[in-house]
Formats: sequence, structure tokens, C-alpha cells
Amino acid sequence: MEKTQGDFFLNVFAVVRLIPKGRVTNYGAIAKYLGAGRSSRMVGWAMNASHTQKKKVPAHRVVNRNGELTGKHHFPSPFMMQELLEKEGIKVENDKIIDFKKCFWDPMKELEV
DNA sequence: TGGGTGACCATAG
DNA sequence: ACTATGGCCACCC
Repeated sequence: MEKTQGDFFLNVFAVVRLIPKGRVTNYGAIAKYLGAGRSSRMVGWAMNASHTQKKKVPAHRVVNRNGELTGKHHFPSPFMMQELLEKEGIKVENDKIIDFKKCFWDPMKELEV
């Protein structure tokens, strides 16, 4: 339905929306979960399209493998991402997530129990 | 149809 | 420690 874009994009959005509050994930995990392998770039690109999606996509919960807010620069306001993360209870410093391992949410692990 | 691109990740120097 | 390069795979023109 409404395949405005590749199912991949929608799939990425779906996974991102499933991210619980106070948790974060990385592009590689999503890419792997989708079976895209290391095409994590596509995931990031999909998030870029998330801006066009009507539904709200918590892109601020998606960070790179290092736990850095790489995509913050793509937000309406680069500070919004950090603000949102802190609002969810995630400590962020220097555009990096503290205790990233604790907040890390792996779709493969959590969804594929 | 083909080429360029990307909010990445991993390895090498 | 940082920089450079390759690979990856889907989307857009």
C-alpha cells in the first residue's frame, strides 16, 4: 500500500518506530535486521526520507556505531536531537551517548527472541 | 540501463 | 590517535 518508496524505507521506519523510549540503536543493526548487510548507508538515507513521512519517526533514537549523534545535523535543529534524547532519559555529552551499551537496543535481539 | 550518491562500518597506514 | 580508502546496497536522475 502506498509504496511511495522502496519497502526498505518503510521497513526502516517501522523498526525505528519500534524503538522503545529511552533506547537507541545504530544503523548497522537495522541494516542487518533488514538483511541489507552492511548497507547501513541506506538506513541513514531512509531516515533522511523519514522527514517526508507523515508519521513521526524517532530518528533521534538512531545513532551511529560509536553512539555519536551523527544525524543531528540533519534535524530541523541540531540541538533538538540531543534534547529529545535527554528527555527520554539518555545522557548525551559532546554529541555522544553515555552508557551507549546500556541504552543500545538491538532489533534482532529484542524482536527476535 | 547505467552512474552517482549517502544521517555508515571496517580495515589499513 | 587520526586520516584515508574500500565495500555495501538501495534510491534517484
